[in-house]
Amino acid sequence: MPAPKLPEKRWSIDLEKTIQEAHYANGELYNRRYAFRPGSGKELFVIDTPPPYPSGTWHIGAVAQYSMIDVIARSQRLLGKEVFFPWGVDRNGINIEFTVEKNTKRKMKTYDRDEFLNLCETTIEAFTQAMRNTARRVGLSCDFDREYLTDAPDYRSVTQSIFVELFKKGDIIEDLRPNIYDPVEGTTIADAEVERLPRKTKLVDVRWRCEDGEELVISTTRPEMICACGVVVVHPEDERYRHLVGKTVTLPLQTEGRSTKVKILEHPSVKSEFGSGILMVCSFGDQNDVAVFRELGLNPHQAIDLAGNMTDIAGPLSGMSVIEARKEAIALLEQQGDLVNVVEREQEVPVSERGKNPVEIILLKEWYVRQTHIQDRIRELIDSISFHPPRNRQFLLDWMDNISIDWPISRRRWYHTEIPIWYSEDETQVIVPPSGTYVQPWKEAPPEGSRVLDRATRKDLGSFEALKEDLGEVSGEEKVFDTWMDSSNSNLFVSGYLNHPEVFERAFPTALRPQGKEIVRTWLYYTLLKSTLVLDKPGFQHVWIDGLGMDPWGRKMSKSLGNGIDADSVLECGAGGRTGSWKIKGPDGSVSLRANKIGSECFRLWKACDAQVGDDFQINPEEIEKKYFGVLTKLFNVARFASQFEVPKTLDETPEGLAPEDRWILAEFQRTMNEVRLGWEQLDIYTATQALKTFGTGLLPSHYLEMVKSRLYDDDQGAAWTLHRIVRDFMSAFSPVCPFFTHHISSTVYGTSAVEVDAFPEAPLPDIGPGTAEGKRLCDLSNPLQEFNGRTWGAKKDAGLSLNQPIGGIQIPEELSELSATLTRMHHLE
RNA sequence: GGGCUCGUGGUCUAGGGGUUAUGACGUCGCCUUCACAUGGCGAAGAUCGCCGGUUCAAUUCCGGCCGAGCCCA
Repeated sequence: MPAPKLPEKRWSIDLEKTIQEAHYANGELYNRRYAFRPGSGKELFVIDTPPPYPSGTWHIGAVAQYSMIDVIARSQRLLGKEVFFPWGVDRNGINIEFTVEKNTKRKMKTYDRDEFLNLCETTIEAFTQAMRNTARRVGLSCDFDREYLTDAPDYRSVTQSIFVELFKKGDIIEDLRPNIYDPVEGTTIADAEVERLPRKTKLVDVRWRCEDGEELVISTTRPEMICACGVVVVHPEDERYRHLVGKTVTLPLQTEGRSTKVKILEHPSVKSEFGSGILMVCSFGDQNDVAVFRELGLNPHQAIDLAGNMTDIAGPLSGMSVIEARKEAIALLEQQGDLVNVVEREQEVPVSERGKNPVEIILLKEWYVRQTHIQDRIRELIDSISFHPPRNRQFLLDWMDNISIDWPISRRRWYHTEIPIWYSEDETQVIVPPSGTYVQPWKEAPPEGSRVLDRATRKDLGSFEALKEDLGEVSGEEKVFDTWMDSSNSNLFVSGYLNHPEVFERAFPTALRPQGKEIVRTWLYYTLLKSTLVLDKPGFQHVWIDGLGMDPWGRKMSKSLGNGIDADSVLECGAGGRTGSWKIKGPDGSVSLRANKIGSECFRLWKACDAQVGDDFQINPEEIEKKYFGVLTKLFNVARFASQFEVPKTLDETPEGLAPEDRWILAEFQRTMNEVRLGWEQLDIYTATQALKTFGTGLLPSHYLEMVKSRLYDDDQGAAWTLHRIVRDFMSAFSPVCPFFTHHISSTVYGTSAVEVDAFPEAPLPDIGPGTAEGKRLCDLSNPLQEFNGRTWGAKKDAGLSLNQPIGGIQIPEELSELSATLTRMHHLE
């Protein structure tokens, strides 16, 4: 008997690391396996991978999700598709600006803009490298040579070109609208950057007078905003104030350049139990004010300027800071005798996340993508997209139901894509660059090929070169885009939009958008919005939405909770004798978790068969190891056992005269493989992996192997052929989940790598395939067979016999009569 | 506070209007068994979150509540 071709006694993390390093070291071989070759003639399958944002560590939940995207990429290759699995890195945004500010203890706007951008780029590059390493450690088969960075000119030029196109079409507009603004940092900020802090504030009751002399009391924490009051409202069901509705009241403080009277109306947003139950609505004290102004169609007043000071309309308060103005307003009201009462109270004040500065809502001229007019069309288009799991489509539809305003896309930050536009001296004309050019208007003049448009009508007036003289001094836009403006064309970019039109034609709608459910309302929605506005097409064929990685108790992992688990330590756990240990905070104090070996193969196997896509999943390294490392060991040993028998030369030709047990296991195998193929086709990782695991750790080793052992030792060709055919094809079908594991086994035993297989293995015996009567009959033997084997093993145990000792008095059931010869030999029945 | 999703043995999970509710891990008992003790065999363990409704029948469908999560206020 020859020695096993697999010399290692078991699968190990060190073996995994060696194989993995070799896998990535040979660039030519790597590209032959995984690079995108649009000219191959195969059907294209482009994946719009989520470009991770480098911030130091990569969240283990995101890495787990990413490894499943890799499973999809590899399974589609296995099904014969030409897969583009791009590797992109999202590097634009406020995070890296904050990191640089923190590292250098200097605020962005104290820097020269170019100098600051260079600092950001250097800093993010270091983080990016760490991410590239983790990507390889978890086994991603991305086309790393085509790495794209969202802060690189080729990516940013696509964002800018789309902006110009949509601007020309009228889908992007400029407007003066309320925005959240941090007066200390001097920038608009996103909703996501606002947090609430409890502060002590004074709630003052102020006396107002109606035209007819009736007095009423309004409670407010912001008396300085009286000058921006547009309307006074009461709740429609508040009996106390019904008679006031329709009357006019006079502002209790002096103002400048506006009417001193406002109407009293009703509005359901009023909290009747708060203060007096009458509300003054100012532009803009808070988000509710914004909503009421919009609903009632009122004209806002600008009470606060960009420096955070009161404007002229504040009359005696103008020029003061908001805080000073508030004190002065209270003093003035007291002098007038209109201050009825003052109470100190705790209030949640919205502040900017970083500076903890109270934010103001002020009117600013910003850029917007129009979206409310196109919702119905987006809905129509997304009808044709398959969602995985289907129920997660609802996240998107629900979000779309809530959309009532346009998308503000301009920011007063720096490390983002610039808004590509210049203004003529009189501001009536604008200059936009030609498609495909990346521009930085804050420091550059319009490039050759730029066009001049009328700012209001967007009519093309001619080329910049021709009209240059008439434009006066041209000034470049200083603002930049919201980062979602970049992220929302990732699918267009990876599918070849603008850069590779011949690929784009075949690749769009992009085959797959895989992502987490927490960014459905941003990344997914904005992408679909863009696809609709730019191309009037659905952005994707499939959208695959996974849940979030949670801690072992089902809580979100966060720095503040202290329950984070580092992805690299899980993947490296076991390598070079490293033991994984994690001290994390559980609900009842600190908990220590330990694992001796995990690595990429075990980690991927766990994620593939422990949770259905779309559900949140708990990450417990101890459990990952306990539940799944044994599966790898089992499968490895099956292959190792098989590898001691010579591989038949004609593995692809089914021999004649297979024994009944060979036909039985092949029928079961074909049934399994059919389920696996369907799973891969339907992006159903869970079902495919479960089917493989169940077969590979159950029927195959425990029953078939035991039945044919003696035949194998006797050099039976049919048994050897059956076992090798199954092991080889099993490794191919399993390679998407555990690429290095299956690569090692298949290339060692069969001389061909499972990761290079580009057609799903064919069934060796179609006449006993799933759906055939004979196939069903053979599979129906499995239950009685397992029962019989179990019973016989049990009987030996009860009789105190070892398994290779003979036993008498055991009857083989009638239904298993065709297997009686092999069962008699297997159990040594007398 | 609002919308949505989820809630199955200690843990994770399958399933689905109808005979004893799937599997895995863990636990317990037994077994060195010649590929694998990182193994094998067996046992215990679930009123399918709670309360109502529809139905001949509900864990499965509907409503409410409670709990968890996401997103938004």
